[in-house]
Amino acid sequence: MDQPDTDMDVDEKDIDILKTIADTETRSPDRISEVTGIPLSTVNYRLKQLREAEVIRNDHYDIDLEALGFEITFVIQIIAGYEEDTYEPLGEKLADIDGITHVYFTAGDTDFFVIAQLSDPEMVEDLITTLERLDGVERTISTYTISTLLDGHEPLQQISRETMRDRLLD
Amino acid sequence: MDQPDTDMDVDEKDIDILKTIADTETRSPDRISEVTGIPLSTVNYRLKQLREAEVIRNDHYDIDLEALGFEITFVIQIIAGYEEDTYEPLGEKLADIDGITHVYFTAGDTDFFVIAQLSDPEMVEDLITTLERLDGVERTISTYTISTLLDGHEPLQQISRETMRDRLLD
DNA sequence: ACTGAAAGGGTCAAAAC
DNA sequence: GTTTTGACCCTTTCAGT
Repeated sequence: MDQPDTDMDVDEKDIDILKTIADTETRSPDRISEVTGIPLSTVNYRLKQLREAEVIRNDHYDIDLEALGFEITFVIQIIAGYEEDTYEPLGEKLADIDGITHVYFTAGDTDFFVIAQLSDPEMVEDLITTLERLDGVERTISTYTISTLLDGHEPLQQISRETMRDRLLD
Repeated sequence: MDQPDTDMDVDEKDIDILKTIADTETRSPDRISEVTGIPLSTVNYRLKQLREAEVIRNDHYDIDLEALGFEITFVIQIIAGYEEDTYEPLGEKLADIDGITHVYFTAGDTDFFVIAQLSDPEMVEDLITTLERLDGVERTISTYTISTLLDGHEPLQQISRETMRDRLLD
């Protein structure tokens, strides 16, 4: 994941705007202005800055793969072989595989945690087979997800205003 | 996660529209129409249907917590106690904790896989302490993420057009 | 499934505070 | 650095085919 060189400096107004976006699930500058009491033009001005700092990456549609028919979720742990320089390319290969939506390269016994969303048992089988055959993969542990309680699609809902203030101000 | 009663019935045009949204990272009906060659009015018509089927949940901003200052990611496995009816409420409690962005209730030795995004070591400590103290939590395994190669923010990019056709048509 | 037209908001730039 | 204004453009909706 690319990230900006330095973190954004945010203030109370930015936090208000960001929390309103997350909590009311809107992107209408008009509504944000209504809810926060910040003038519309200022909302636009701040939004522009937040976009420049890449805190807001894009305005886009929130697609629900589950509703589309990819209802099976797996958490897969991947233990890789020893070679130092196989991690990077292996991570990229993982990120390219159909159905894999998240790839975390981690410290510890497990080298990668991967999340996949699949449509049917056949697609599950295909994925596991593909993974086992990948160069550098030593072992995989696949865990079936009974239910997804929180899927990270609105991440700012998951951080309270107080935490944002405590951790981001000054 | 709520989900619609039945899956959406999609056809080639819907797949074209959805893939264009994901690949070009646009939500402009105008651009979608341009890229796919489907008349603007039809694009609008299909988009409305996709919204009604909740495949498209919302148009929203894509917020990058990392860019905001929550740069530390952990994958946390949670092993719960024995009682049957503690899972549901425990899952909900997990989803409410500050910094936790994903919660998967899983089959197997680990009961929950959780992903958290945090700002600093103090927030990490707070989270682990909170988790260990939760009723029903027997043990936690926290894994530090060295780098996030794919964060699921544009899930449809992760499914090829061929797979969509194979798995969703008929 | 597609068209055309009308209405409502969003966006951008210039300028004032 | 923030706010106002106004003009332009795109999206959305609806009645009609």
